[in-house]
Amino acid sequence: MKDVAHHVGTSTTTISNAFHHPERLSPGLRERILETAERLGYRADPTARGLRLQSTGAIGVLYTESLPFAFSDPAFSVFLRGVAEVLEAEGRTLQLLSGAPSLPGAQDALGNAAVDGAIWYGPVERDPRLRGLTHRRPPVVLVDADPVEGLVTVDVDDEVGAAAIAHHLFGLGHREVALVVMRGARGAPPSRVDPGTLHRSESRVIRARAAGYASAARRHRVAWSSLATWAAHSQFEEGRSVGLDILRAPQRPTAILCMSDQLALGVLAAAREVGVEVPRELSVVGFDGVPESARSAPPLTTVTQDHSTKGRLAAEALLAILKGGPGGPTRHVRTVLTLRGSTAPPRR
Amino acid sequence: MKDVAHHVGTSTTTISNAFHHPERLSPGLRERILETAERLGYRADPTARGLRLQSTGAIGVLYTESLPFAFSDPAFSVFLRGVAEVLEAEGRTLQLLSGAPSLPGAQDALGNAAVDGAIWYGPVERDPRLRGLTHRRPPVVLVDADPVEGLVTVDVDDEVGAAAIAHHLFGLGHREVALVVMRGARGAPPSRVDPGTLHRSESRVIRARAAGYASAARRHRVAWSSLATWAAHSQFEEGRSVGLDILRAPQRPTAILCMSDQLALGVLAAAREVGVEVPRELSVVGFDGVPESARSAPPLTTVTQDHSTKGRLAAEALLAILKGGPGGPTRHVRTVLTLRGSTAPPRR
DNA sequence: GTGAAAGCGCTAACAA
DNA sequence: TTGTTAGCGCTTTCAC
Repeated sequence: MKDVAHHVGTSTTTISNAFHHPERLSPGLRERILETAERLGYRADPTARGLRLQSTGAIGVLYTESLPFAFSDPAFSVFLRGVAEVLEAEGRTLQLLSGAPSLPGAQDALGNAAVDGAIWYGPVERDPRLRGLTHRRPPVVLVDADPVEGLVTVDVDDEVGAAAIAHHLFGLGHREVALVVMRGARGAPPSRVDPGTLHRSESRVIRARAAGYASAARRHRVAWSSLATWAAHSQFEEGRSVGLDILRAPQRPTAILCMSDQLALGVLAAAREVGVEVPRELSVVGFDGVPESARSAPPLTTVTQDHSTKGRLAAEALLAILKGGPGGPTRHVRTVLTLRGSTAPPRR
Repeated sequence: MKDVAHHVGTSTTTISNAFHHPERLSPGLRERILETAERLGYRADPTARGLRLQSTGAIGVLYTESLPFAFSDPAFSVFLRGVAEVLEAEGRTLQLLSGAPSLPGAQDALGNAAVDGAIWYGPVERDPRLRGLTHRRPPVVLVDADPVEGLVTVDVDDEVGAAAIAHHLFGLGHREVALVVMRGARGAPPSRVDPGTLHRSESRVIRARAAGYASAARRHRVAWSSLATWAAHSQFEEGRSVGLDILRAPQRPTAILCMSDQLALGVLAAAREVGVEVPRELSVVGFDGVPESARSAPPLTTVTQDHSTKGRLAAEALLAILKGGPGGPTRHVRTVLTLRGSTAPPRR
C-alpha cells in the first residue's frame, strides 16, 4: 500500500479511499491509483483489513469428528450445501474447523480461528468443550448437539422420525428385528451392545433416535432390550460388515433397523452379497434420507431430514446474530417418513 | 489482553510471554496469569495474531464453480478428504473459496481471503483469472486446471484413462456408442453437441478425456465425429434425463460412454427405469471412480483416479512452498481402468 | 524476570 | 480533495 502511495505520490489514506470512498477523490487521481495498484499487483491485506474492521468475512463450521471423516459423511455434505448457499449469497467464506477431540489444539479450534461466527455441528458426542461456550466470541449456533443455555440451536425431530420408522416396521408385522446403531468412536470394530444403554449415549442424535425406536417398540409390545443390537461407526463398510454377520448367523431376523443410511446401504450391499432378497426376505431401513438412499437397489425406506434446510437455517440464524439481532428461538427441522422399496411384511 | 494485564497487575508483554515464552517468567506469576486468563475467558485474537505473525494458519481451496454445487460433487469430497488429512495433521484449517465466475467479487475470492496459501481446483473452465496468477501471494497450487508457468501443478492422466476405457468398449465390439460429456454451465438443459468441438473446451479435463476417447476411436477405426453426443452438467439427474432420451429413441446404442461417474450413474438409473438390462442389453461406463460407482447395481466399469491422493499431493506441495521450498515439479496422478459389472460385448 | 516501545497493514476520524 | 494521526490486538526486540 505504501508502495502504491509512493508511486502515485500520495498518502495511503488516499489509496484506501480510492477503493472504499471513490467520491472523495478526483476521478483522475482515482484512475491513476487504480491503474498503478493493478500494475503493482496490489491487493489489500485481508488480515490487516480484518483487524481494523473487526470482521474477516469467514464463518467457521466445526465438525466434532476429524475433518477427513466429515467428507465421507454425505449428510454433512448436504448440510454444507445449505450453509454455502446462504454464505455465498452474502459473499462470505466457509472455514472448516476440525473438532476431533483427540487432536492437539482441538480444544481451541474455535478460539484460534479468525472467523466472525461459527456453526457447531455436533452429531457425535456430548462435548465438554460446549460448557462455557455461552455468549462466547465468536458467536456460535448449535446443530445436532445438546442445547446449551443462551445459544441458538437448530433442532431436529429425530425422536419423532425414529418412532415413525420403527412403527412402520413393527406395524408390518416384523418381530425379529436387528438393530444397527451408530457409534462415534472410529477404529474400534463393530460390536454387540445392549439397547438399554443407548439412552446414556454422549450423542443427542443417538439418544433421540433410540428413544423413538424404544417408544415404538413399547407401543407394539416388543421387548426393547431384547432386540439384537450392533454398534458401528456410521460408514458404508461398517454397515456391510455388520450386515454380513447378521445375515450369516443361523437365526436371521426378518428386518434390520439401521440408525443411519450409510449403515443401511452397507447392509443392503451385504444382503446382495449373501443372496438375501430385499424386501421379500428381509426388510431394511435407514435414517437421514441422503441422496444415495433414493438410488440404491432397492431404494431405501428411510426417515428423511432436510439437511440443506438445516444448513440454511443455521447459517441464517448465525448471520442474524452477527447483524446484531437476538438470534431468535430454536429452529425446528421436521423429519418425514419416506416409504420406498426396501420394506415389506415378513414372509410367513 | 489489556484486561488480563490489568487484573494481574502486569504488562501485556508478560501476558504474551506467559503463553509463548514460559521460561521468561517466574512460575508463580505465570500460574496467576494463566488462571486469570482462564477466568476472564481470554483468547488471543486470531486476526491480530495473524497480522503480527504474517500467517493465519488457514489454507484456501478454491472451487471454480459455485460452492453449493461443490458439495454435490463426490469426487471433490474425496479430494477434500485428502487435503484435510494433511492439513489436520499440521493443525491448519481449510477455507473454502467460491470461485463461481459470476459471483460479485469472485474475481478476488483469492485476494480477499486471509489464507497462507491456496489450492485452485479448476475442473470446470479455463479461467481468465489464472492469467497473472504467477508468483502470486498467497502461493497457489493448481489442480485439474491448465498449467500456468511458474505455478506448481497436480496433473492427472485423464487422456490415458479415457483412451483406456474407450478402447475397452470398442474392443468389446461396440460400434453404436453414445457419448455423454460434461459441460461446465449449469441451468442449461442437456443438449446435443458435435464431439469434434470438444478439443476446444475451456476445461482441461474435458479436452483431455475427449482426446483420449478420440484416439481410441481412431485406433478402432470408429468415426469419432459421428458419435451421437450429449453435453450435460455433471450431475446424477442430468445423466438420468439424457439416459432416458437416449434409451427411448428408436435407434438405441449398444453402449454409452459417460465422461463422469455422476453422469453414468444417472444413465444406469435411466436404464433401470426403462427396463433395459445392463450389461446384457447395454454397456455403460463412467470416469472418476467415486465411491458410489462401486456400489451401484451393477457396479460401474470406470476409470479410477485416486482423488484423495490428489488432494494430499496438492496440500503437501503447497505446504512445501510455504516452508520456503521451491514447490518442486508437477505431481502426476495415474488413472486406472476399473473393470466392473456394467460392460459386456454387444448382444448380436 | 519484567516492561516500554515499535510495528504488522489497514481504515476512519478529523483537520487542513 | 487530500493528508495527518490514531489505533485495531498482538508479539518481539531491547533495555532495565
